[in-house]
Amino acid sequence: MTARQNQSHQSVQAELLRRIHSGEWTPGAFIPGEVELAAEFGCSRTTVNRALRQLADSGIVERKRKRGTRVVPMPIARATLEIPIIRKEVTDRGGHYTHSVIKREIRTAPASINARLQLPAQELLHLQTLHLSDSRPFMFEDRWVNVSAAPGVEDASFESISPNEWLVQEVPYSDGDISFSACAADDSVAELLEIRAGSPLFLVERTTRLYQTPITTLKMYYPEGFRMSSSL
Amino acid sequence: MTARQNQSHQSVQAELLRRIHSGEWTPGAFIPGEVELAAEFGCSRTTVNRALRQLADSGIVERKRKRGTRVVPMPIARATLEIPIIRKEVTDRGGHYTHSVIKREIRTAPASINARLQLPAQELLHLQTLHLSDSRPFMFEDRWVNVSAAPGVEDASFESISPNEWLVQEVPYSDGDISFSACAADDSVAELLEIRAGSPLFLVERTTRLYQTPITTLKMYYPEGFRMSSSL
DNA sequence: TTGACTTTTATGTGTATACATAACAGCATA
DNA sequence: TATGCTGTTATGTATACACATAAAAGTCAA
Repeated sequence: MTARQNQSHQSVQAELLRRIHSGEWTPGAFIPGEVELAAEFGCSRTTVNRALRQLADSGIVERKRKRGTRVVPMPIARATLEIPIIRKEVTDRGGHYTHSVIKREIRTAPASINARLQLPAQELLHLQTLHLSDSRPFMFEDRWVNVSAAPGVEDASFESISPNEWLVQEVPYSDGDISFSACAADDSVAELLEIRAGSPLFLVERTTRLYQTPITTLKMYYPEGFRMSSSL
Repeated sequence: MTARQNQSHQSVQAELLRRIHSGEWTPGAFIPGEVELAAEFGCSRTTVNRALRQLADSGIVERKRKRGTRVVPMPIARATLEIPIIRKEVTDRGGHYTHSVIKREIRTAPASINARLQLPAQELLHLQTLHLSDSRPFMFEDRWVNVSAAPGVEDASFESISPNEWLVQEVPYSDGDISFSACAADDSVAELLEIRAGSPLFLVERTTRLYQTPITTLKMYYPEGFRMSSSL
């Protein structure tokens, strides 16, 4: 109970983490209140509060008013994936990035796409883009764009800048969802990616919105060998 | 420039976000300093600071001392994946969870495993577990455990509790890394998962450590159809 | 022009204080 | 017994203030 001075929220957080990792505070156990910890560490409650808040943000502890703070009973690992624009993904891996738009048409979208965008049946811009690293296929992108939510997209030239990057720069989004899975390459995708039909693909599906308004939904097909990494 | 009173950091953050999304502040542009914003919003600098800090944490803005705060020039989407223990993954999807340990032996690990664990060649515990949902294969897990870092693992019975869950409960970890990719099922995995050899699999590779000490590394093979979802 | 200083500035962080609010416990009343 | 009204308590948040610190900009002498 040695009261130290000038504890930073970082050192407090580190000590709290140590106690959790050492098993001193086990999953499910309630930990002392902010006031008590502040007294023990010889710092203000504000500092302890910030440390605990950050631990709660990262899912290590749970906090509830009046109840107190406890170590999360059944730990759920969280991995934060950073998903840059494709060009950056390629150049970060040391490749030379190019792209080519395979298909660009305005047509009535299939029901599955309207469902993904939560839109009534209507005309959407359908774009298919092949992204290349050092002239070799890197990823195939199949995208549908809600034209009315992306003004200018019909007139945009996607020669020097890919649809991916154009949208990121021109049409900000506020939220969306993303999912990852594996699938087999069908004939057309296999041909574009220059792999055998049936080969495993890493599939990323993504839909973005700007305050309720659906903007775009897309599937990105990465050939075998592609990895998405993160730390825990 | 109407100075409002009692702005919460949340409302300040919402307004800052609105300006970014509306294009009022474009990617790469510097935004006013904390003092100026505090004056505009009629709140203290502390409140603006917190709002900006949270935006920085979520990757919306970049902050540097003296330089100021600016909207991230090339936005990087971040997806936070929550990775629960397998049993929860199965029950959350409405399945009845069971598991069966296929292999359990102590042997000298292959070089690739030692490399993943950053350990010199030594004896490790090799565990293979099949996880089932409603008696049908859900995921196959191939795991190596650093016995000296997981006391008691040699004596643990993995009948009622899977190695996955045993380790999570008994051996806390402080950090690790995880990667996601797609691969084709080889003969033995295909047989266990009751799918055709060559079928696409969703592969999660994970290594955990406790303060530098490697604990375990594993590969988890999910058959086609499995999805990992998150919001942006 | 260069390099070693000082100043300025915006963010980073800690403290003391105050009040808000959710949730629980206990008591009182119908 | 059910219901409503207290407190009480722990976290949540806003404020004013102070000082730390990184980095840019300016100053000045060799």
